[in-house]
Amino acid sequence: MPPRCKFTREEIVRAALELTREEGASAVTARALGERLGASSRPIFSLFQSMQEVQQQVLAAADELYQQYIRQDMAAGQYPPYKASGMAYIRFAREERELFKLLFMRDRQGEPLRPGREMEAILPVIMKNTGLSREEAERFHLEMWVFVHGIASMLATSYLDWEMETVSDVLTDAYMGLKARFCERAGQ
Amino acid sequence: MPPRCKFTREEIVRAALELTREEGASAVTARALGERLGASSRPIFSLFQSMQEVQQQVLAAADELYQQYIRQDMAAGQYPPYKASGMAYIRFAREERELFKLLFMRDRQGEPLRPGREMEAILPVIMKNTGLSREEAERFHLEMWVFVHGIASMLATSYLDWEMETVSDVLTDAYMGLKARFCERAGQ
DNA sequence: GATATTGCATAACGTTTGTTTTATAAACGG
DNA sequence: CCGTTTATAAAACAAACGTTATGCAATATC
Repeated sequence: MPPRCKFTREEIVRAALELTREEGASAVTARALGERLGASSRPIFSLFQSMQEVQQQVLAAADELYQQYIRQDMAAGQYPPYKASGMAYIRFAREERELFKLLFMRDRQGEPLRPGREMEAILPVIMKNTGLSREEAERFHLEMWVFVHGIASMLATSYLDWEMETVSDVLTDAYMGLKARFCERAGQ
Repeated sequence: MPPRCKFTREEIVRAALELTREEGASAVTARALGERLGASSRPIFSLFQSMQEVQQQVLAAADELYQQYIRQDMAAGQYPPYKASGMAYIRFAREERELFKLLFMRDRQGEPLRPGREMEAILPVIMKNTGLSREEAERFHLEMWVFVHGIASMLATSYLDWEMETVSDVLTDAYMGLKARFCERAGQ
């Protein structure tokens, strides 16, 4: 029988994820990945059809890590739930620049426009906090999301360099400002 | 003496710029560029030290095109000057996705944080419009800039699909909301 | 028209990419 | 302990990359 498998799919994906974190997605070549595993590139192709399949798994693993950020900041209770989700998105961008670029700055041309995964879960919270209708709350969330993504992507590319405390203040500005604007419009 | 030069540096840069616009920066290889010029890759290297030098010129040309967007929207008078500069940035992202990515979504790690080229020119306008102090206006502009960049980068990556009219409305929301927030804080 | 000059095409260099082939070494059944 | 099986390492493969050496050919000058 064979010598025991040196690696599992999970180990290879983990190594590829680390390589991505440290040097970016473009650094994950078959040779570099093999080298990091202390092996040739051959074992990769016994467990995966192609490097593209590895990249897909890296994407999934990066998303899983992002979900951890969300869960963690939601559970911490440092901020109210809606703000916490935005702060987690930004913290992920700050601390995992390459993974953020991979997940949220890649070109989505061709992919269907997803309505923002947690939209459904978070809409009631916004409606409660602001008193807006479902439709208005949806637009409010979209505008807040744009703002949050702006900060996050600028941090990920070193376009900006803000501490999380500054981020928190700025997010409050945007939230309070937009909320007043939306409520005023809804009121009249 | 030699046969007349088939190409100038300008022609090559123009071809490289078009290639970038259509297929992205990574598509600009020496071979592809030569092919587009109806030639081999050799002439490129008689006029440029390396492909990297070509890329630098493409960057400069892209920036020049962006400046045209700014000048055009500022001169059109459809929006007040401050809004026009934001709208131009976003319109550039919509109409020249690849060039926008090249100019404004590349990693700036290592590069010094530029204070936003037109900051100096635009700050007095903001101070006049809002009555804020210089310091407050600077932060106001930064937050608006984050918002504008958020919209632009999401349009450039098809993360979002907004008409310019929607963009205009959303920008007004952000401006009015933030302005109220800042003025309120400055007032008390 | 001959000649000298020089930009360009051709072809190839050395790398690096993803992937595949080949031979080796290890594990297990007998 | 041997033979089969099989995952692995090493090397080779084809393609694509930036770049360069060589030689042709076109033009300006005489």
